[in-house]
Amino acid sequence: MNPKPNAQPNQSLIDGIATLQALAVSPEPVGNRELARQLGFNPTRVNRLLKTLAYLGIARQTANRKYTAGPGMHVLAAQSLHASRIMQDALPVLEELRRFGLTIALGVLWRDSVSYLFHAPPGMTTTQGIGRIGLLPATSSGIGMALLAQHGDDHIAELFADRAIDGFPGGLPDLMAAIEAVRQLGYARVCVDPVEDRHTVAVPVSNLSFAAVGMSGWIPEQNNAPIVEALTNAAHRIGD
Amino acid sequence: MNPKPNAQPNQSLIDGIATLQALAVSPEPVGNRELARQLGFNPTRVNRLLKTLAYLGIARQTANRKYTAGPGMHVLAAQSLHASRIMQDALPVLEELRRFGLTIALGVLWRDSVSYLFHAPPGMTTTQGIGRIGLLPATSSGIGMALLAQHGDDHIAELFADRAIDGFPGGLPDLMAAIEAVRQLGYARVCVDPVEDRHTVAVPVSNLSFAAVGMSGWIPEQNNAPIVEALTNAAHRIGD
DNA sequence: ATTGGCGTTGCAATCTTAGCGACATTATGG
DNA sequence: CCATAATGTCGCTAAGATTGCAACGCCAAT
Repeated sequence: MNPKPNAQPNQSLIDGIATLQALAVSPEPVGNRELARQLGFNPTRVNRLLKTLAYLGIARQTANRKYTAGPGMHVLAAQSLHASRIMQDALPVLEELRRFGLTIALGVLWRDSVSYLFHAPPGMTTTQGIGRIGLLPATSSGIGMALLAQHGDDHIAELFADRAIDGFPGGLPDLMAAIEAVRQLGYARVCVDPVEDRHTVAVPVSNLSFAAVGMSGWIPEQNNAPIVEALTNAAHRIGD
Repeated sequence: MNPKPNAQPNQSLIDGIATLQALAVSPEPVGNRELARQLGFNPTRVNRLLKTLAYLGIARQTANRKYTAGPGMHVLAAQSLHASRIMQDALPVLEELRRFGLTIALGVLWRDSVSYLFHAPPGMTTTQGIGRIGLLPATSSGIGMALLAQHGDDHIAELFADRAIDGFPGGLPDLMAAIEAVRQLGYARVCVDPVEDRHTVAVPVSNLSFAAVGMSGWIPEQNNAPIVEALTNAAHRIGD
């Protein structure tokens, strides 16, 4: 995330990739006007970007003219997965964490949401945990909070300005206080299910990287320290 | 792969994604001029596209100003992996194939090369086989031949015009004959190591999709039929 | 020193893109 | 069954983003 743009940043590429990502995280086929509303773009522009992605095979039109992932998405997945060596680096480490009998997760931050590379409750085989979950609001996820805390206050304020924030009925000030607490601790601990007393503990993989590891389940306070230590250790081994 | 472009295809997006893919499959950091030669683009253009990708975090500049995958590549991997449900669909099926004691692979075609989503020799754990191998020439790979055979002769001729073809010293006519043989059979069988008598057998996952499954190792003729049947069965189950 | 490569950028001409408006099509609701 | 509103799509022209030459500074090898 280079903060300053270059001489002539290519806006078409920026918006095109934003469109591609919005398409990828959409749980079901979407039309261009809906996607345009999500992205704040002109519908005509989104339509043309989607049609270009369709021409490349990355998008595909369904029977009712909406857009979904196309076969080219496989190619992109293969290439980006290999280029970001994250799976090869992380999977052996994640496998070891499973002995805790908790849900293990590896996720990345995208805008105000978390995409999961891996998410497996106890009992599920490791291979089944891959690419299973698409998007969750960052503010209600341990991984999301751990990653948000790495960004500056201004960036967070911009992301969540003037709207309801998932998990924080009090709005932005509440979120900011929680973020500050995460920064102090060096890890995130959030309650994901008050009735069953389930928590998530998460630590970022490396400074200013997009990824974080987390464990989720019944984690009483006295178990917190060893779990944080195991996660920190895992995060360093995944490294980068 | 929509054969006809739309009203106003966005060339910046097309070239930008080509640049992104070329960056992703590059085994080591590359500079803009080298990438430009690979892609047949203007170096200035590639430089600006790379800088835009760097601004997005997808690319990153090394100390000597070359470009590599950046942290944003993790995000792209997570999103495209989830959107293309291929891993979730394929991994359980691939896991079953491993009982044959051969190398199991799942790959996609990109231009004249194969990117592997999964590639595991016997003995390797399933999770270790994920995203391990980047690129191999399509013409020397069973999966590559199976996928190439799905394209038209003109497309293949265009890909391999006026250059040496890996695995086919005789050039294009030899390749075309081999492709035609694959089409007749409905699967690819190629010799990948003459001295150890190792072969690869591969079948496409679904018509005109980019993916194919393959098995590799010592496969004598009399074992061919059951392996082809197992692969065909697997391909249908992976489906799409 | 010199040469040739590299990444990078300024600049002006150019050609792509933006977005209105229009069209056909498809729900949705009287 | 007709309104009404929403959708996907495209032609058109002004507006402006992009192109690529040329040039710069840098580095490595000669």
